[in-house]
This record gives sequence, C-alpha cells and structure tokens, in this order.
Amino acid sequence: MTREDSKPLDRNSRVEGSDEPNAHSGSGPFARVTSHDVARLAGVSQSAVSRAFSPGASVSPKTLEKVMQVADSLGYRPNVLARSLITGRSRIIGMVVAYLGNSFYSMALERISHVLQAKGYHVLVFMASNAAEELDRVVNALLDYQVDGIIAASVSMSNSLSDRCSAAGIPLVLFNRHQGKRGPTAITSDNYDGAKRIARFMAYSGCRRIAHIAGWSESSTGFDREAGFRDGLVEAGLELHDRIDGRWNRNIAAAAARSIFSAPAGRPDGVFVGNDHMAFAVMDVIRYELGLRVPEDVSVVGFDDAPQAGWKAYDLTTYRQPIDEMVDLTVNILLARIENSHSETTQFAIPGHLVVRRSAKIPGSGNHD
Amino acid sequence: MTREDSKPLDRNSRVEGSDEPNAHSGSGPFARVTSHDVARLAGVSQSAVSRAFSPGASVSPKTLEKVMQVADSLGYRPNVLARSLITGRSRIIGMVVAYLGNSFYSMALERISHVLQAKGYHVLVFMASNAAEELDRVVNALLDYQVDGIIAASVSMSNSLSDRCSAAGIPLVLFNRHQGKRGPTAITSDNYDGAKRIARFMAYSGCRRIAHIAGWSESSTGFDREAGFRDGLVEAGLELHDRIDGRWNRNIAAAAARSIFSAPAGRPDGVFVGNDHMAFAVMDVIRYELGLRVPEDVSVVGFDDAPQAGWKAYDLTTYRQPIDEMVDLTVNILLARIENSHSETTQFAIPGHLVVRRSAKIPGSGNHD
DNA sequence: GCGCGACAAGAAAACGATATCAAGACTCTT
DNA sequence: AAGAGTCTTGATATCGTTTTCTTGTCGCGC
Repeated sequence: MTREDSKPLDRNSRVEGSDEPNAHSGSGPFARVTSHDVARLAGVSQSAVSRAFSPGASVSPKTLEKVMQVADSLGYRPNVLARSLITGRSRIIGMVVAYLGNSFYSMALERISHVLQAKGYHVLVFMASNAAEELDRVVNALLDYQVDGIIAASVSMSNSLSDRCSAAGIPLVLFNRHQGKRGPTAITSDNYDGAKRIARFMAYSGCRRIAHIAGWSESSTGFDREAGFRDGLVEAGLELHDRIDGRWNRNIAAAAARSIFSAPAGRPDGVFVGNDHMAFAVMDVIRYELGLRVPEDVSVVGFDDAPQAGWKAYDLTTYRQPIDEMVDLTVNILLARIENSHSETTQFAIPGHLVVRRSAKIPGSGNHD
Repeated sequence: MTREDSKPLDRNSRVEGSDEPNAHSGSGPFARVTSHDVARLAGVSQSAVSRAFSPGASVSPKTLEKVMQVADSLGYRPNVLARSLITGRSRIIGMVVAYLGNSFYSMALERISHVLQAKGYHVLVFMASNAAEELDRVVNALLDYQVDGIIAASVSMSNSLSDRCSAAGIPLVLFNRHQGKRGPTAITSDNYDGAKRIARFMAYSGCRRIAHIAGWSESSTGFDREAGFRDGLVEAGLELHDRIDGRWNRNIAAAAARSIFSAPAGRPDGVFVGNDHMAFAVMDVIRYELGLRVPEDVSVVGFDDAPQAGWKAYDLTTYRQPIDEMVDLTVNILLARIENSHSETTQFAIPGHLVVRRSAKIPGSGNHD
C-alpha cells in the first residue's frame, strides 16, 4: 500500500550527516530537559531558571542571559502541565461542539482557536451529540483535564451539567445557545429579532403563503427564531402556512420540503428555513426535484450567512450572525471570568443584519399581488 | 445589549431551593477535591485511592468499594494533568491545521476527534498558516503542552520542524501531505493515481482542450495531483491546454478561471480543479459569470468529494478521498507509535475512487467529437 | 506451628514546575 | 563608614498524582 513511485522527490531532499537526533540516551525513551538541567549547566539555582521564564520576575540581566543561552542550546522550554499543577491554570479551554458539518461551526471553531491562541490559550475539542449520557461523559473529561474554561457550542447543557461546572469553579459560556435568564452566560445573535425581520421582509415582498422549516424547537436558537418569525408574520397580518421541524438536519429538511410542497393545502410561495445549512438542501429540492424557480416561484430565506450562502449557486438571502463579534465577545467574557473569577452570568444577543441576495423576492420591486 | 424580552421562558424554568452550589468555601476560590480528601474520609491512605482508580492495580474489593463510594459522594476524579506529570503521557494529541474553510478538513477534524475520544485521547487544536515563523511558534506550543503525538493536516512542516518533534520523542503523522520517502510518516490518498484516472476519464469523454487549475505546487498534494494528471493526459495523447496555480484558494481559483476562459488560445472544454473547494468557485464563475453550461460546454472535475460535491447545485464529478480510512489509519499509526515508541516512518497512499456525477461529460455517452 | 508466597496497604520519593521566605549583595543616603 | 532600603538569589514547601519500597497480614501446605 505504500507508494514509492508517485512523486519525483526534487524538494525536501534531506542532506546527509544529521547525526541521529532520535538516538535514545541510556535506558529511558527520551531525555526530557528540565529546569534542573539548565540550572546545573548555567551554574544557577533551579529557581533562577524558573524566574528567567516568568515574565516580570526579579532576575538580574546577567543571570537572565546566562539562563537563556543555556536553555536555548539545550532546547529547554517550561513544561506547561507541571506549571499548571501549581498555578492552577492550564491555559486550556475546552470546547464542546456537536458537529462540524455546518460550516458556521467550523468557522466559529477556527476563529475561536485563533483568538485564544493569540492570548496564550489553546482549545481542547470535545465532540458530543446532545444525548444526555454522552454530554455527561464529556463534562467529566472536561473536568479531568482541568480546563480553565468551557465553550459549549450548539449543545444544550442540562442545568445539572452546567451546575457541575460552576461547582468546580470553571467558567462556562454557551455559544449560539442559551438557557434562559437563569442559565449560564450565553452569547447568541439576536435570533428572535432576526427572524422577525425576515418575516417582515418576506411579507413585504409579497409572499402570502409562507412556510417554515424550523431549526429544532428543543434548542433555544431554533425556538427563538421560530418565535420571532411567527410574531413577525402576525405583525404583518399573516400566519404560518405550514411548519415542520428540520432538526438542523439536511436530510430531514429536504424531506420536510418535499412534504410541504406536496401538501393538499397548496404550495407555499415562500419558505424560511431555520439555518443556511438546511436551506441549501431545501433549495436543491425545490429546484432540482420539484422543478420550481427560486425566487420566482418560491422565495427561500435562511439564517446564519454561512460561507456557501454567498456562493452564486445559492445566493441565499439570509440573516448574518455576526460571527466575529460573537466569537470575540465569547472569548473576552470567558477570559475575564477566568482571570477575575467573578461569576455573574449574563445573556447577550448581538444584532446581526439581513443579507439580501437573490434567493428571495425583494420588497418594492413590483411583484406584490 | 442584553436581551430580556426575546423568549418566553417556558422551558428550563429552574426550580427554587438549589442551595448555591457556587458558594465559596473559605478563602480559596474553589476547593478542589483531591485524592487526599478522599483518603481521609475513607480512612485509607492516599496511595489506596490512587490504586482504586488505576485499573488492574492491587486493591481489595472492600477498600475499592469504600473509596469509590466516598469518591462519588465528593465528586472526586483524578487530575489528568498531575497524572501525566508522572506517567509522562498527557493523552493529548496536538492537531495542527491551516484552516477549516475547506469542509474536507473540518470533516477530518471531526472524525479524528471522535475516534481519539473513543480511545481516551483528546485533540488540542493549533491553527497555523504555512508561514515558517508561525509554524515554529506552533511547534513550540505543541511541545510545551507535552502532547503525546501530533497530527499535521494540510501544513507542510519543514524538515527541521519535524526533526524537532522526533528529537523530543513525539510521534508525528502528516495527514493529507507528505514529505517524500525520508520524511515523517504520512497518510494521503493516492493523489497521483486519482488525478491520472481523472485525466483518462476526461479524455475518454471527449474533452480535447483540458485546463488545470492546480492545487498548490508547493504542497505535496497539489504537486502529486498535477503530476498524475499530466501523465494521464500524455498517456491519452493529450497535453495540458492551460494551467494556473490556484493555491487552494477560492478567490484565486475564480480569478484563474476567468483568465483561462478569456485566453487567446481559446476556451477549454474541460477543467480539472485541484480540489472541490476551489471547483465550486470555478463552477460558479463558469455558469454565472461566463454564462456557459456545465457539462455541455465545459466539463468540471474536482478532487476530495467534499460534502457539497454531492449537493445537487454542484453535482460535482470528483475523486473521493477515503476520509474515514485515512483518519482511522492516521489514528491507529499514531497511537501505535505512541504506545510502542518504535519509530520507522512510512508513507501511505490509500486508493480512493472516482465519483461520477453530472458536472462532467461521461465517456461512452456519444458526445465525442 | 512454622515458613513461604501472595496479596494489600501505607510511607515516601518522584514528576517539573511556581511560590514563599529569609538571607546575601548591592545601592544610596547621611 | 554605618544603616536603611532595594534587588537578587537559593532553599524549601507545594501542586495532585503514580510508583517504588517496605511492612504487614492472611492463607496454606507440610
């Protein structure tokens, strides 16, 4: 199975003469170099070495230089795990996430990781479905690793779980989910208001039979969007033509679309889908299975502004969740709570904005009834 | 900015009477419960507690039960960091990845994380561009955290960097990149052969002016695919009509498409794009900017079989990288190297297969010249 | 009843760092 | 030149485990 012939090795052709950096030293597998080793060679105490690596500690320039020089030559770097044992901070943030198939979450993870990295923290990833039992295991693992803080994205932690975190003194921030006013600190976009705006937008553009393929009403995000959307429709004098829960799942959403469009009540002229990820599937069904035109026959609107929404094949009108702001706020709050350990919890809903593209009829362009 | 009115709180309405689990105990922020605490309450030595939690250690059923009971009631769990200090294993795998915008990598991360989690390991994420200086910082951080192993996805580690890892005794596996026979262990799909098959496929389907929007020829993956593709064309008696490096970037690829299709040499009737991620951008340009039909006017073929390739709006013919096998092999090899610390390096190229969809003309369907 | 092996359990030494503290080496001031 | 203050420094305790070593206990065969 190993390929030998695939590639002319003109790059990376390693020079000879590297004298086996892998060679074991004695019996132990690999001699780790510790602060003691550095101390000995530099002729100072081990404490001095430690101080040399602690910014702001009291070391004379002379010993600092001596230590650094020896450290460099030996390749010494302080062991973060040993440090965290005594400082009580691991500089590890646990991030629990249900799945990365929805690009919104992979973007979020990417940015969260970047931002934290810039502040000297790193992200330990925990995949977890929303099954209670699995979440329980994950929270255990999270605590085992002594993470300094937890970001839970797209998972609904039961209150007993979030209580365990706060009992352990570990700040927890919910990303793109909330658990109500008494729940943990949570950052979302303004799902309610965003969906309400979408309702108004669709109504004013002339849609009259508007269906909703909902997110997942067990999740706050799905619930809020649906509530906002319903209220927006009512405000515009309309009511929901049809509604199926898509459970954030492409396949379920596609099936929902098929069902809604073949219902005896007549087909809708507009669909609001709970997130972009599902909306793409719905658009594909509408166009390529049902043979309808978007937006001429049906307006489709999503939520998130996932990267693909801007791709011309979809060109999806959607509500942009301000992901960068959401991430920055999440990280800032989390770090503030870690560093001050004050623990009031607050819920934030950051406003986003409607991104008008061409998957939905546009108000005022003369296509009202 | 905090919203108070967005959502009717009918769920999660927390009951009264929870007696402040957050309350501090004394002066210190939060009393961590240690094995000593458990030992004291269970009336055994601290060693006994440790043994109770070490599978296969010598403990009598009686003390085991006693310890476990106290541990449960106190919510004690061993501190992984302290353990790793003495065992020398952190059960942390560092994964360095350039970006998650390409779904192929977010899928890989998701699966890698899942598989490792099932084996009691966890993934610490490091984002790194391919800039040498940044990679250097990342490798430092990696070593600082005492990771047990490293998976580098989509980044080209210089040899000096991979040498540093092996000098530190940390197994490194390259995912979807390789550095040649003398380089570190690497798992890729059979990029060379896959691209060669694509060349044959396109040639036999009647394409005569075939262009290539390459991956990035500085990366092994891009290099191998281009080499295989060229060889395949030659075999079929054709040669490359045009070629631009897309650097794995959607925008650059889109620009490349515009350029190739307006070149004086005449427009191609087929384009092989170095990965799906860029191919989607290229298809959008071809269809929505140039007004050409796919596949009637131009065949488009990608590489990866990213999730979106199966979406009807693209329906992209592509070469499926067997991501699950790649991940499983990567993890198995990495863990084997961690547990046995034998360190021969090998390169694997796992065969994938062509996934024929409708973005490219199909051989034998009567549309030859 | 004695000795032997097997097993259980505690004491104490790691692991690799930081934190605390007291002593030593400076710089000033007077 | 002495005393007060500041800056550096090393010794030592500490973090929460696992590991090693030793001692103790028990059961068993002879």
